Amino acid sequence: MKPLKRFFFERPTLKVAPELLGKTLVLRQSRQKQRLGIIVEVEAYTKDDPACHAARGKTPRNEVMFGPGGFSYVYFIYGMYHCLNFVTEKKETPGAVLIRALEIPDKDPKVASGPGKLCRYLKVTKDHNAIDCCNENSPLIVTNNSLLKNKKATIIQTTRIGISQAVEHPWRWYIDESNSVSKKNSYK
DNA sequence: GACCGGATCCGT
DNA sequence: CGGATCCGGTCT
Repeated sequence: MKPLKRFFFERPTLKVAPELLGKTLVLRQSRQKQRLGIIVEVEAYTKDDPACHAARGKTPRNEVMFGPGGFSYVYFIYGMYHCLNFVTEKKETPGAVLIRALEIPDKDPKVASGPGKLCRYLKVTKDHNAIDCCNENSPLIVTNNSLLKNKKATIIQTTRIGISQAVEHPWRWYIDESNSVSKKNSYK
């Protein structure tokens, strides 16, 4: 399985985010073991976006967001959860797509239906921060091989979840047919 | 060194 | 809707 290339990620965050829907996230846990999931819900966080961790400049935590696209950004939240993002835009322009839900083949549709839940299921931790996901040998990649290929996928665009600033931006997207989406509600 | 709020989840 | 639980950012 080939990872998505750097140029896919090094584009405007609002374009990259919905295009990640339906693609397959692969976490290689050892030489033999890997876990995969279909991305069914994402959120975009952009430069000049008050809800973005990079909005107030570079810090040790968000540093990777200022680097090249295609790297992972993993942070710890609420004392017990991790959240997984992919860095977007070219070097020096911060931006990221939060992966909010995965559909795991042959599993309970709810095991990875939320940003904290999917990291818990995949055992993603801060050790997975700042991985170059465009590298062939990366333990974490996104591939174009969609496991959804024969299914209908209606993409819904709506507002983001859990933030207190810039709540009006409709920068969350999900696949309406999936039972693994964390929360469905149409943007009006 | 202290304070405080958070890109969550779960049970009520 | 509240509690769990702790790190990172900010200010002193």
